[in-house]
Amino acid sequence: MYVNMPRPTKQSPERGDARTRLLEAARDVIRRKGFAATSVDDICQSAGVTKGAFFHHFKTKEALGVAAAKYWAETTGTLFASAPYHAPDDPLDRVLAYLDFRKAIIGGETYEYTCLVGTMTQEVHDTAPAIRDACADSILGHAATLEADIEAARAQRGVDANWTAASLARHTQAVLQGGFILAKATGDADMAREGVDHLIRYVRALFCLDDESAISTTREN
Amino acid sequence: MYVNMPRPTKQSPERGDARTRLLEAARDVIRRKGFAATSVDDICQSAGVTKGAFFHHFKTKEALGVAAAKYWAETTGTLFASAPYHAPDDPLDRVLAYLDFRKAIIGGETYEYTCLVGTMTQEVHDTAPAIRDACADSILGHAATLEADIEAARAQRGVDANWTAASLARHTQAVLQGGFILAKATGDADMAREGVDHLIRYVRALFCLDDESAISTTREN
DNA sequence: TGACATACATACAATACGGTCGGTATCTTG
DNA sequence: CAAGATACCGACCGTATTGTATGTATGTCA
Repeated sequence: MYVNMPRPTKQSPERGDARTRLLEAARDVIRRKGFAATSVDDICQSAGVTKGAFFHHFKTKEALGVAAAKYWAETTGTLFASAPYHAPDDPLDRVLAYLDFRKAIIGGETYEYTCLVGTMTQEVHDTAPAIRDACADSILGHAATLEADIEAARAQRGVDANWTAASLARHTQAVLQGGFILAKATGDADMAREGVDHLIRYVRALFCLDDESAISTTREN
Repeated sequence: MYVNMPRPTKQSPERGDARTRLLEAARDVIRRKGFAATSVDDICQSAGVTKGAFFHHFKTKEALGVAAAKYWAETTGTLFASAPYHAPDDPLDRVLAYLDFRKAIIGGETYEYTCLVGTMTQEVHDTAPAIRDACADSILGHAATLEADIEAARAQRGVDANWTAASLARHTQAVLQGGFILAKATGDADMAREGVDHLIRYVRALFCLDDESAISTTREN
């Protein structure tokens, strides 16, 4: 298959069609089976290319892992940058809208909503530093995009906190990652959504919004 | 090595010395390298036994994974059952003492404090249902040991909650699992402890203990 | 159009891996 | 002590896996 597919014109030398297909295949297959259990052949077959193409674009399997983590950071970065949760004027509303958005995009098959870099981190943190660092950049880089809104909300509301915006931002990612593990363990996406609900309740409590009934009744997706 | 070690008397047929050594080796090696990247030879070498012993005690590598998850559930079960956090008379104090305990035992090398079954779940959830189910039993079984105290605290304090004790108990595990991922990504155990601090603050808020300064200043380990 | 770089495909090499098998030592039981 | 069961050893087998070497088609550019 794919034998006589028209090859796209290569204007950008570093972004061939096969390369992107390999990265997207890696993203999905690794989220299903994990990094180590995913063979190069698996990825090639899923991408519809041969091993020659794979090793033309990536020097080693580990190099693919690094590239996949960076690709993940890029694509999710643009997804979240263009998401609607930045609209509210109130910074706290933006933070809560972010959490609603995160909850809303949880659904479908496990491999569709879980986090590639969280999965890879667990596996390679002690054996493949290059992949681990790329994963850490992705997770912490995304967390950093929340800091400004959190800090602005804290300043605006005059909350005298003994936590930092950076720490709370990281905590949101930890809750999501932990929720994904419970969802994988049970096969139930609600396990991940449940954690976001607790997180929303926590953030509201931190900012002294005591209306608990607003959660999981008014917000639907 | 280990060639002339005295073999223990086999009173319990199902608990030979090699079997236990294999399970403990698997526990530590898998926490370092992950399940798929850990070879049977790796485990045998770490345990100081041969492959013959391995396949005598475990039919397949997957069977070892299931046994390792059950062994993890057993050993951590007795650890937590005999831990001092059950002492307080007040159920909420027991819950908070549990969280302090969880925070206190985070430290040392990553493979020493992270969760075996959380790690394995991420990898095999879609490919090895038997392992996944054993991991789910371990995580949810441990969460269930918290439910009674949480529910007792809720009833005693008259908290009109729109969350369930089971859900909050699961959330504690999700926060821990997520913290482990951040700790692995950064190599910093504080990332995991930080999440527990947020969780403690959340639980205190749920039960209307508004003294935030108590955290991370009065509690040391 | 010719020369070259890029983008693949295919076959193959080296080895790592899970699992098997025959054998031996030790324990249990009568 | 006899005899079977259990525990363990270590060589071996077939396959899967990563990576390489070579060939070929296509685009680029002077």
